[in-house]
Amino acid sequence: MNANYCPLDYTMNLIGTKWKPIVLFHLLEGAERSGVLQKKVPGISNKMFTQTVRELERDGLISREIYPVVPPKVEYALTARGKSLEAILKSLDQWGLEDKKGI
Amino acid sequence: MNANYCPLDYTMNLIGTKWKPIVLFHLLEGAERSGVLQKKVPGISNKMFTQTVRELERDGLISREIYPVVPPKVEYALTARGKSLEAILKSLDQWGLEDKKGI
DNA sequence: TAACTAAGCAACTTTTAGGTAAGTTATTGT
DNA sequence: ACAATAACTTACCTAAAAGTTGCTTAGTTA
Repeated sequence: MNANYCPLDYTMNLIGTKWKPIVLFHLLEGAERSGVLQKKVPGISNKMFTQTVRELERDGLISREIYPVVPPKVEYALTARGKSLEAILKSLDQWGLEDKKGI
Repeated sequence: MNANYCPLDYTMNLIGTKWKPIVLFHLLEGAERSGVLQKKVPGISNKMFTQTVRELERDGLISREIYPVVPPKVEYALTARGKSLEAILKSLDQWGLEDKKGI
């Protein structure tokens, strides 16, 4: 009962996982090839990376472009919807930076 | 390996759960008695509410004041550190509001 | 004296998130 | 012929998050 009763909850359901914000954050600088993006997220397993980008794509936050070459080449990029999270992602990052100082 | 390799990750470790942002959000308006606060978070179980406020208190984001009366009375409020999340919490809420429109 | 109250603890179960290891694909370089 | 490559997928497993139920406390009111 009562899922998404408030917008904040809705937002968290979209990006509130361990890896999603980090993946989105690293795409702020521009499109990335799959393997390169994954290496920017240290500690993520192959499975979780795939699962994370699948869901982000399904929710329209990132796009996925496949180049029909061998070996495969896939690029991910933020959609307009994904880019609209830029300020929030940077705020979260900035807040962490500031907060650490105060410990 | 590699926990908290970036500030965003650090932030998510502090507030990146299903309930924490919502509880913090509802405290933006001021201190609340435990039961009242809990009712503002529909769907949360008693256990998760207690666990959530315990962790937020442990991390210094909220304070807990106990009044030695019967039946018990407990009030929660944001600390300065918790208040510093105000802009982010409102941004997340606002983003959800805007994003829903576009669906 | 028994019910009621607000807060929250404890034991237990279920659900979800996340990790590991192996296999698949089609071409290119050796 | 065969290893190497990038980007997966699948099956299986563990760990963490969340839910459920029942209990405790001690004064107040019926």
